[in-house]
Amino acid sequence: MDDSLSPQAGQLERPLELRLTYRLARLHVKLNAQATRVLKQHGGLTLVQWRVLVMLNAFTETTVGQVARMTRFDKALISRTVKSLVRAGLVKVRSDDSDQRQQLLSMTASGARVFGEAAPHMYARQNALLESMDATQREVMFDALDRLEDVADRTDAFR
Amino acid sequence: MDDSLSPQAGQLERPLELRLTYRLARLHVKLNAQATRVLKQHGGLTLVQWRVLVMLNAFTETTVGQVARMTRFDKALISRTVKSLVRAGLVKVRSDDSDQRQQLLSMTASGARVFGEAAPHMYARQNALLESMDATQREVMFDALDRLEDVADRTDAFR
DNA sequence: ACGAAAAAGTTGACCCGTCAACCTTTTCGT
DNA sequence: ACGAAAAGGTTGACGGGTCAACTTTTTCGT
Repeated sequence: MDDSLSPQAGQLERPLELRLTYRLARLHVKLNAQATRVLKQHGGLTLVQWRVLVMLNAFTETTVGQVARMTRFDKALISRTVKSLVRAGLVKVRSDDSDQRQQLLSMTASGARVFGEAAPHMYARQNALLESMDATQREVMFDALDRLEDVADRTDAFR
Repeated sequence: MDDSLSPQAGQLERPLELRLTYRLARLHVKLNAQATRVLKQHGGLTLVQWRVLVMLNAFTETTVGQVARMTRFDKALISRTVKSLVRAGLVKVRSDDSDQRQQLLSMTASGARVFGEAAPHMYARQNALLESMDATQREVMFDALDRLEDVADRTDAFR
C-alpha cells in the first residue's frame, strides 16, 4: 500500500501537515482509538464510562451536572452513560434530601474494582504520552493549548 | 453560573488540566465547533464537505479513496459526503477510462464559488490560531504533535 | 493466461455526541 | 409569599463517524 499519493499537488494554501486543526483532529482520533483499545482489553469500559468513573473516583459523591461540566461532555450524554453504569452495577445513586432535583452518584464496590483494573493502564498511557516530551516542551505545549483554546472561544473575529 | 465547582477534591491522579488527552479533546471540540460556526455563516458547508473541497481545490482531479487517505476520514464518510456535494451541484464526477473502479472528482463552478466564499474566513481563522503562538512555540508544538502521534500509534506498550 | 488476492467504492447497521424540548424542583426579585 | 426565571435531569431526533460486508474491477504470481 503506497500512501505517498504522488499528487499533482502544490498549491495547498498551507501544507496539510502544518495545519493545526488538521493535525489536532488527527491526533485526537488516534488518541481516542488508543484509549478505546486499552479500555476494551482491561475491563471493557467505554471511553465515556471511563471518564465518568474518573470523576466519581476523584469526587466521591457528585452529580450528573457536575460531571458534565467537568468533563465538558453534554449532560445528555452523561445522563445516558450514568444509566448504563447503573445498569451494569458499577455506579449507585442516592437521592439528595436537600435538593430533590439532583441525585448523588458514587461507585459501587464492583465499579471500583473495574476502575482499578483499567486505571493503571490508562495512567501508564497518560504518562507515556507526557514522557514523549521533555519538561520545557511540556510547558510550551500546555501554554499553547491555553492560547489556542482562548482563540477557539472567540469566533467573533471572523463574523 | 459558578463554574468553579469547589469540590471536595484532591486526589485526581493527575490534575485534569494537566491531562494531555483531556486537554486535546477539549480543544478539538472547541475548534470543531468554531469551524462549524464559521462555515455555517459563509456558505453553509458542513465541516466534512469543507475538507473534501479543500482536497479538490488542491488536487484538481482526485478520487474518493485519495481524499479519504489524505484527510484520514473513513472512506464511507467521504463517499456519502461526495454524494451530498454532487447532489448540491458543487462537485462533479467523471469516470476514469483507465480504471473503471474509480471516479475522478472535481469542483463545479458553483462549488468553486461556495468554496471561495468560505475560504478566506477559514484561512483567516487558521492564521489566527497559528499567530497565537510565536515561532519557537510553533516549532515545539508541531514536534510534539509528531511525537504524540507516534506514541498514539503504538498501543502495544500497554497490552 | 488464469485464479487469487487486493483495491475502489457503496451500503447498512450501529454508536457517539449534540441540540432542542420538556418536566420538575429550587431560587430569587419584588 | 408568589410568580418568573433558572437549574437539574431526561428524552427524542438527528448528523457525524466507524465497522463490516459486499460488488466490481484490477493486479499479480505462477
